[in-house]
Amino acid sequence: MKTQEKDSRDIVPEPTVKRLPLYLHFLKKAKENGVLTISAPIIGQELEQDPTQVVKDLAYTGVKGRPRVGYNIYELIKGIEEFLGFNQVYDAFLVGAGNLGSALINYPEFRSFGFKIIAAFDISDDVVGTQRGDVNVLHFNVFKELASKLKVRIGILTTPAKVAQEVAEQMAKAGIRAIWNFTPVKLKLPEGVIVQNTSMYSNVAVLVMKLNNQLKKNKD
Amino acid sequence: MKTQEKDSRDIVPEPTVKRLPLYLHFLKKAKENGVLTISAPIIGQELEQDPTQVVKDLAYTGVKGRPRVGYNIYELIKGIEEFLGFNQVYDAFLVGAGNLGSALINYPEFRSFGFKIIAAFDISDDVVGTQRGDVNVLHFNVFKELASKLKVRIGILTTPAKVAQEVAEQMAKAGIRAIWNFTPVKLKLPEGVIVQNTSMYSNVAVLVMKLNNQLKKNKD
DNA sequence: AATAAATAAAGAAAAAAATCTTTATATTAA
DNA sequence: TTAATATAAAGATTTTTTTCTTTATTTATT
Repeated sequence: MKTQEKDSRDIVPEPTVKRLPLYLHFLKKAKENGVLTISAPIIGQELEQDPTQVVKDLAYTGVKGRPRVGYNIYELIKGIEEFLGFNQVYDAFLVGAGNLGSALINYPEFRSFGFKIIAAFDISDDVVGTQRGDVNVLHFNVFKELASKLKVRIGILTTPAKVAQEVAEQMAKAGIRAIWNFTPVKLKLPEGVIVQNTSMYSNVAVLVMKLNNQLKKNKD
Repeated sequence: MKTQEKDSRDIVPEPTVKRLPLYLHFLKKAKENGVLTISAPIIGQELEQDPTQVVKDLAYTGVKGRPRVGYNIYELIKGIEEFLGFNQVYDAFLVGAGNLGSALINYPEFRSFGFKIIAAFDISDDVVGTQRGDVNVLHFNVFKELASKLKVRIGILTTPAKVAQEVAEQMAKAGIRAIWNFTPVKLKLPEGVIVQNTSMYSNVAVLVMKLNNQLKKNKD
């Protein structure tokens, strides 16, 4: 089970990919404060990561640091951004313009993270035709046409769970190659369609579990 | 580095805790469809998990299955919910009633996941005094008073990154023991305060990286 | 009643990731 | 110029997690 896609280009550990944006955020903040060079131990200290872990993660980007000096912060930021593919920007369509969808549309920072939401879709008359910032909410029945015309490759799924599978299939048919899935549904799609799940519930579970454990611990 | 809190009660792997809510969602759906018993291989097949992995995860809850029959679906749902602590419900305060905050307030399903948002806080005159569903948006300057009076232990942080650290400190001072942090900021808080980070950006990074890899792969 | 088949449960092995250790290099200061 | 020091880089070890294997139990079938 579990197809892990062992490819020469896919050898970078997922935990590393997840940590790099955190470094990036911290580095940008440091740059704003006038920092010119920064060492792995400092980054590790600030973000509570093992310094050797930081070194290993940064090594994947190909950026070289210098002993006793650290990394040039400009090079490092540029290196991480290029490595993660954040220098080019994909257009994305979002389906499900409820609260969560609206929240994501209003994350303008996504543009610096490799993609930009250029339109939203829904089926409810209440929201179709409205705007979220400068993003229009269109009816889902024009999704396919627009997606193929504009060659959109990323879809964001923020619909109710009940229609998630159906919508995802439509997305795939319309040429969407990567779906960011915010529903708790395990999507079944043709091979080749990338699905990235962001389950609020998994995070809740970890939080509640930890809290329970701690409160129990304090009791005795 | 990395304090993993080795405690007799904390030996359940985090990946397991994250998978259990996914099983739970699937099981509830199956129950609605009239399923009475279900086997680990079936769950695994549906959710694309290794069947032995499913067995191991479910074993943590203490629920027993029977060979050739599987698990009683009622017992299993109840067992997972109790194990994750979803049977009792914590009150939670949310700070930052923007789009993302509003989206979370409108997730009524959270109640079946162990907590309930009972009030939201902000500092902007535009939102203070308004409502989100049946949740009032109050001014943050009454947070501390209310949190201690109502003994609220969970805080949800959906503010802009710039004020995240400051707000989190105030939360901790008000007696909040667990913070669900949606900002990209690495919070620095007194020991004992649990922080659960949900970084949109990490997920974006994984998605964009996979898409890049695949598009590259298809080119040659 | 006996046998076959399916599957939960427990244990072993493998894989992945994090951590630790060592080495090499560059910078600063004497 | 040399020595001391900080740190990047590479390698080894440990830990964690997943996957594989075996065993035992239970139900269905003959």
